[in-house]
Amino acid sequence: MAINIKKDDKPSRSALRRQREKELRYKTILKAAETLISKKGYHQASMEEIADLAEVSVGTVYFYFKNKDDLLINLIKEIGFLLRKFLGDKFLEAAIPLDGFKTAGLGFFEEFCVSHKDKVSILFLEAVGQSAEVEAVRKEHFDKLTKDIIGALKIVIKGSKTPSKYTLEVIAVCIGGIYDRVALHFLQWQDCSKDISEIGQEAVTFILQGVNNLISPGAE
Amino acid sequence: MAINIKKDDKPSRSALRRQREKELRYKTILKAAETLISKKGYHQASMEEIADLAEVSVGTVYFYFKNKDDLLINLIKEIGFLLRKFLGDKFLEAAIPLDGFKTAGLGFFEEFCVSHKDKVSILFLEAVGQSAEVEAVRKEHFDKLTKDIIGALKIVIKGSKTPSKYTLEVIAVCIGGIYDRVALHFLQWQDCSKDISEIGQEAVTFILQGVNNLISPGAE
Amino acid sequence: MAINIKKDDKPSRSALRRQREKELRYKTILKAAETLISKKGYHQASMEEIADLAEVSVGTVYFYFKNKDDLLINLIKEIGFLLRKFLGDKFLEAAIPLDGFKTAGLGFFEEFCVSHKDKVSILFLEAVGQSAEVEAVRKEHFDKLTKDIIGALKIVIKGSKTPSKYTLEVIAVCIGGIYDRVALHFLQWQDCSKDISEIGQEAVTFILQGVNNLISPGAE
Amino acid sequence: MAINIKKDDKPSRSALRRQREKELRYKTILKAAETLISKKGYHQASMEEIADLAEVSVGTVYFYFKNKDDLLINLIKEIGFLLRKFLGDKFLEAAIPLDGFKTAGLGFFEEFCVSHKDKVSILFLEAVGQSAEVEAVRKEHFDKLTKDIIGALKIVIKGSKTPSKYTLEVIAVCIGGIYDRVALHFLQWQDCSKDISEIGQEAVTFILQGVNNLISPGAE
DNA sequence: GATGAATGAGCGTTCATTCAT
DNA sequence: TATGAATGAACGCTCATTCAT
Repeated sequence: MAINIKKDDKPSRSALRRQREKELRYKTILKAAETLISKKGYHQASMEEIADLAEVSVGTVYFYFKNKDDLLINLIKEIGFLLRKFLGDKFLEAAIPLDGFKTAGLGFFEEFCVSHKDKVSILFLEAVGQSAEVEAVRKEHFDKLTKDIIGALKIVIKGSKTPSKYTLEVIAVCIGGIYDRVALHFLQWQDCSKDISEIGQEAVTFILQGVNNLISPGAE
Repeated sequence: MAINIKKDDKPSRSALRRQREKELRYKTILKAAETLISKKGYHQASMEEIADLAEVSVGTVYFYFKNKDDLLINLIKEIGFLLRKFLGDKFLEAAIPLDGFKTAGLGFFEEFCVSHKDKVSILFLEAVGQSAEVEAVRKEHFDKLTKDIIGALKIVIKGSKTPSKYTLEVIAVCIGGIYDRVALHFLQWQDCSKDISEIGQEAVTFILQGVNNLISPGAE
Repeated sequence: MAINIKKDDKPSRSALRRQREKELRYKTILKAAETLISKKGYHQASMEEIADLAEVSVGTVYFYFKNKDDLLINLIKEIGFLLRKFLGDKFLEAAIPLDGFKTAGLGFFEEFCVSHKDKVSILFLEAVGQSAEVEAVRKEHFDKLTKDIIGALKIVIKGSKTPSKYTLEVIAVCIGGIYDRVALHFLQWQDCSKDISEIGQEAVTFILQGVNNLISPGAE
Repeated sequence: MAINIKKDDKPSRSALRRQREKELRYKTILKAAETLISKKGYHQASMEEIADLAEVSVGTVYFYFKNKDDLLINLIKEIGFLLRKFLGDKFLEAAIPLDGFKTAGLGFFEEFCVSHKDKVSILFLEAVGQSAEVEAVRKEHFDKLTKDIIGALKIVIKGSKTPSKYTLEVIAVCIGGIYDRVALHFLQWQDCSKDISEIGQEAVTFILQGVNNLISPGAE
């Protein structure tokens, strides 16, 4: 096989541009899928419509994604990564670790949910109950998120012992559930975005009670 | 189901028998749908399969239910009613109202989820993200549940004022989210049913911290 | 489940008629497939066209046949059965067994091929090289045909010993191959149907030399 | 392949090398197609897979071949030429013409089929029933082969008259059919390659009966 | 009331082919 | 020449729904 050998393995300008265009197209398709799926639901959004919105042909969608499930799976992974990144950054913004739960929580409700309504609706609504493969990826994401939160809890409680091997995991899962349902109830099922600050405050307060209890356990 | 009532409410024996058979058939179909949908997912369970499992023809399924969505909607309503009834009864079992949150919570995880795995999987997983109509019914159910919990909270806090109009609603929604995600994480995504008592305890503890804070607010 | 019990298990008139209609429809679809596949080829004949020609909907075709391959497989089986039946009957028409090879051969070329051009074209041309499943069924048919011919050969040679275990099988296979290619060459690739009697005579003569050799072996 | 020839046929070294590379690439692609088509079937082998196996891009395949059918057609022509060349050479190897049918036949079964299984499977199986164009080329090949055999028959019978204008053609076609089906039955549908010598012997014996009859006609 | 054959719109997916680079 | 991303027509197939019996 003939191989183009250049002095140094620096890719050519045009090769770089083509690479950029490929990545752009990948993102365009993913974005179109996000928009359409969050708007009409996974099954109601057809591959043709997604292709149309992305201004490419159906074949091109299949060039970048194995099948429709693969599209959704990549969407979940991307959104999942974004969310965990966001929460992690927010957590670290706080002066003291315990406050991290506050900044992360408020940030999630006030910023993330509000500016990424489509993404939230996909992760918590449209991607649910579609197929075993998709659900496995969702589970994977939430498992990672749970581990993140457990890590944060460990920092907060420092060396304190926890009564049971499940304590931290259950609290992390509870926090995840609260995020999920509060977002669903106040932003998807109904639009309370104008009061979202207040709502977020309340939710965070609720969460902090449970977390505080780890540090200075009160009577049950 | 609507029942045709004769002028002088004296139905004949055979009419009564037919009535009984009709209700039985209705339940058989709903049960078949529950089994199949929880096992294969909503879209993967076809009307023909459901009819087969119920040992009736497709036409008969359509005699009892308007369409497939209607089947799922009735399933959600039935499961929703059962769950709220269960939680209400459990709440009232407690000697003092505050303990109600404990008995209801433990009951949900230890009894309801374990003996109604199919129902839980439908309400929290398979019925999610299928269509606008179905989601509306799910929302309706969770709204009722939220109101139930708000009612319980009001009993517990008695006359105490709550700082914000959202306080109770947010707490109720948080509790709902915790139920949902804990059940999903520990019983559907993985099977920790042998440790469910311990897990339930931890979750209830977490919830109680938040509820207690209503009665005797601590420092945030 | 309620079961209609009649005095005797004689099916009702209307049930019988429905049964007849079902079988008729099955045959109509198969006939349409035969016509279209022999005319345009297997891949060029679409399910929609077949449905159209049979004056039913696509769904109906799929009600009677699992998939497109299944349609072709049933076609092969039907044609294969018809052919073996025809050859068997023709063989028995002869006064003495040896003549059976003549009557069967001539019958095949002069009658079967001429009046069932579509069927011959499917079995020997269009059904070839389409998929592993289809080819397996074709092989099965030809195996049966080979066995039929071996049976006929055994009758003809009576107790005479054959030099090798393969002798009869190879001769049977040769005869099958001759039928196939002569039909293809003189009736499908070009239309010599007006001279088919003469051609058939020549082919049968060729075959008979090989068969005769079994009874009274000559010098090679 | 058409070759660009310069005015004063003195191609440069590099032009020669490029020419060699072109021919090599052409053959590589054809070989890849042969391998894949014989293994998976014509429709199941995609152009992309063929390009991959040949270690070139799809575009390159289309540079050397007009379209997919053209690929198959060239394959048939190549295999067809090889086969006729092989049979012709084998025929000439025999000391006396009549023996040529024996050497050619045995050679076909024992050598050609065994060492060119892929080619045989394409010519007799995978290339059948794909499209009108392809079938026309197959017909063309078999017509040539038939003419070859008629030529051989004429040598054998020398001046003897044949009763009918079809006699020789039918016998040639019969021989072709026997080659085809015996190879299919004993080497493709099942693997009797260990007994192929014996099987070949039997087939050749069968053929020789028919051919002998031309020279010294016996009673029918 | 119950049946199940019939419908057909709609969908996901494939893949031969093209063409700008 | 060679590449491989892009195309889009075409296809097989599914399945919720209907309706004559």
